[in-house]
Amino acid sequence: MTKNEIADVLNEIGVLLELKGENPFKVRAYQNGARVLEALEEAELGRLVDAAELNSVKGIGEALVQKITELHATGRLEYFETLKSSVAPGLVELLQIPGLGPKKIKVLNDKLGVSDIATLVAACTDGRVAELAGFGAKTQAKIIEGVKNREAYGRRHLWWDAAAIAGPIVAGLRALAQVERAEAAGSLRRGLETVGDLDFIVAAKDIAPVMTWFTALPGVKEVTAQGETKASVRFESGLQADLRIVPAEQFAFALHHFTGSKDHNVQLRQRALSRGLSLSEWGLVPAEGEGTAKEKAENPGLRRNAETETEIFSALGLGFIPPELREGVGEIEAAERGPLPRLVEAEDLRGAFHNHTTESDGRNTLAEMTAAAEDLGWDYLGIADHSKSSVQARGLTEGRLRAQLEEIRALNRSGKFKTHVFAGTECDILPDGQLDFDDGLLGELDYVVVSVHSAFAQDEETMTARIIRAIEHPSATMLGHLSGRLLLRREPYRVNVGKIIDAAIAHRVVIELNASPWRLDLDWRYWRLAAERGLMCAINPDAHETEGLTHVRAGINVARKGWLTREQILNTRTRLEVEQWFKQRGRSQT
DNA sequence: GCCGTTTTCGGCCCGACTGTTTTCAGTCG
Repeated sequence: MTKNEIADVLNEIGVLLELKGENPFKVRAYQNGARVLEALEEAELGRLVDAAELNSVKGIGEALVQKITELHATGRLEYFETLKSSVAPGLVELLQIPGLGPKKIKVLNDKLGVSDIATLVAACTDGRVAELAGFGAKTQAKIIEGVKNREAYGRRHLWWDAAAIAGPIVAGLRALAQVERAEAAGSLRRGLETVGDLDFIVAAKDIAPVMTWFTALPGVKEVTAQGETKASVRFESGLQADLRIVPAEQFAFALHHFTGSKDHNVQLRQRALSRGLSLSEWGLVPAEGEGTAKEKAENPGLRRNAETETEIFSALGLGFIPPELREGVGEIEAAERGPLPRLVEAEDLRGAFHNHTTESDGRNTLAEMTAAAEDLGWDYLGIADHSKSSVQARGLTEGRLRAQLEEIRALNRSGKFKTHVFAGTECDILPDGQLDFDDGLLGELDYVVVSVHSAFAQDEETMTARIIRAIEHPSATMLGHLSGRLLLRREPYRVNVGKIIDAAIAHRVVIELNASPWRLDLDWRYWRLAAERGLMCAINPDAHETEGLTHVRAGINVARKGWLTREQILNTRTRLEVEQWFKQRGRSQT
């Protein structure tokens, strides 16, 4: 079994244990183990298992070593099978319903024999749920509503879409007279590829008008919670948004807390405790003594003041950790060892390579795309339209590609734009790994992006060998959207990412970080280790219209999540440096 | 189940809000 498959099993064990009412810390130990595993490299897992050194990994103890080893070797785990058969399979799904957690589900199962959504709905309709101790009419009604809307409520949203909704809300909050500071927090601020709900943190003295403004936002379907410091609303789309209002002196703490991630917070609080301090959304206070953290935070004599998150980290002996890195995967240890790398920033980009025009399936012409790139201040723009096998995308034939090449050269000579246009192609990797154009034509181009657009159903071995063959082609400059995933819509195809990365490094082929908000592929979780081993990245918007060029913003987010620096990204380099990079792969430059 | 310059047992991050209660358990983040 691969590490991700093993991690899935560990996560599933955690869910099942939760439903059985097991010790929550045991549940967390399994979830933690799964996350630690995901952060390892595939080969590293194999080495640790073979050398019997798994227990040296923090978070993996004796019991998990045994289970991971068994799964790695046999693909099966007796403990898991037994556990699974002891829990009704339909119960897992009930966890998605808002208001239902493991404890309530256990009561429903024990007292009413509820075993899945259907029996749950029946029990609610009969009014049996409302009669249970600890339940009531409101809970019953909420369950019915939750079942009805579970698809909309449970759905995640693309970062890009969530950011478009959050932006005006932050601006609106800041414009209120009572508001001193306002920020979006949560996974949106961390730049995660998909976002579950929106979090807004506000510093304000007068709370009521801010609450009123927020709960009356256009599109609000219901107010799901409203208290002294917090309000939650649900939009028509199913998206939920939370607002937290705090005094100005607690703003930095609240912003940090609600930015998360949960794992990051847990680790940072543990670090605080080891220094005799207690960290919460209210402040940083001595762990010793009477009273809750909140009470202590309200005492100026006890509270450490922090205007900014930088001061919070500093009080714990750490440099600033950018929100994108706060996933609890080693950022605190790295910040402890010394300054973190300077992550790539949007301003570092000087262009991008994978973009389309009306010649294939784009919606803007070469001149329009170039003008848009010039407006963005880019030094260069790469055009890589589809190749002939991508018929559905009006892929270019050899003749049309040669004509486009001439058009691009002519445009550059004309001096009409300050932005230089590189002539490339997004050349299909055919099912057997051959490229869609012959070597002669490919050699005339500035660069070649190779991508898979067909035969997605191939098995892992075939797909991996197919892509590696394309990488080995002397004309290949970079690999497009490695996994083929479409976020929330299509799973990646089966492919051994580790082997592809190895081949790309060996042949000095760039792997693209496709910045389309639907792709963000190759996934940020691979980049830190891959780039450390020498893999070069290109952040490419895969733009099909002028507006699409701005998608590089989403790519920057996930590049930062992958710990990437400017030096590891080809399109931060000057035009001259890029030309040199292209030439080393044997293509001519006219 | 994991972990240890308070260590091999007894902790494990911490608080807001709701609904059901009349002091709190469960859920959520």
